[in-house]
Amino acid sequence: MVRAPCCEKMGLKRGPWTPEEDQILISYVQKYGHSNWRALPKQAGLQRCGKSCRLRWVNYLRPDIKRGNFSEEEEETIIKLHEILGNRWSAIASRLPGRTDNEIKNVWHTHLLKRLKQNGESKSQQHMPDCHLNDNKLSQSANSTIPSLSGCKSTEYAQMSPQPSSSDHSSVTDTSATTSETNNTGLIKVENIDSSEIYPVIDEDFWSEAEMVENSGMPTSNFLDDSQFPFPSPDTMEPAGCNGYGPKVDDNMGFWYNLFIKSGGIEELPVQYLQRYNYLADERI
DNA sequence: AAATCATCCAACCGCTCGGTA
DNA sequence: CTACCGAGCGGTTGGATGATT
Repeated sequence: MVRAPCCEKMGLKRGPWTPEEDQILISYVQKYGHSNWRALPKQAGLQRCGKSCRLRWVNYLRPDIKRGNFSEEEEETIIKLHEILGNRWSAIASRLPGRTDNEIKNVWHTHLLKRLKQNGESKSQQHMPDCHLNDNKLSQSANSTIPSLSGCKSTEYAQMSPQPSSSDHSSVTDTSATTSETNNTGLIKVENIDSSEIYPVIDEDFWSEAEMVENSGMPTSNFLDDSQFPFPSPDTMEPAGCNGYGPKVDDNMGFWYNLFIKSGGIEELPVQYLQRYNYLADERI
């Protein structure tokens, strides 16, 4: 399908915005709103395309924009969310009030990535391709796969002992072979899991979401008390964007998305959830 | 002081998706 | 069902600025 250009480039200004243009745009949006970006510049008397106006408004002129440097807390949040969401900047931005996707993207590339590398902390990058839960682009492409967090295939699910031992995690079976750590709450460090040791052959009928919570060893209150988390409750989680780029809650994977958020990211994911995730992931391949 | 290099970030580009005629 | 439009997304670019030589 041949698409018309997003804007008529002839005669339209590009490049940095002047204070006068900013003022015109602000006044117009405050007065009439921005129901139609394409028509807006003409109606407002701006020699810009609608796309440019929208970008300027969303990334710079919006009244709720928080300017200035990112706090340590914000940076940590970005790092954590990036582990979970990958490069879905708008989804990350939706968790950081006052910050734009563009801003977060810039901070990530200019500061955080550098910092992680300096710390020898390439974890985020290593995880990146493996943790794009509900990545619509992936799920919609012909050769889409929901990546396995541990890299293990469904055929590799091995029997898991009720209390996984942390003593034998160093065995290497394949490229996905990793090590793991557990704590007394049933949470597991997903960083390096030897999948062949940890994942049992799953009887599909065994698992239901309720049973998973019950069997996870994780205090159920963690899933019920939203006040502990700076995120919406799973039941109210909405896609960040109408075009499907947001953390879409679809079939079972929405549950996993929310679970990852609630459990503090993949590093604190209960092993039972992880194996169930991988099981579902393989089902969708 | 001038030249060069590195960094930052606003803005642009191409693409996808939902809505609609 | 198809074609198209408009909005929004992530990736990339390029000018401005600061640091270094």
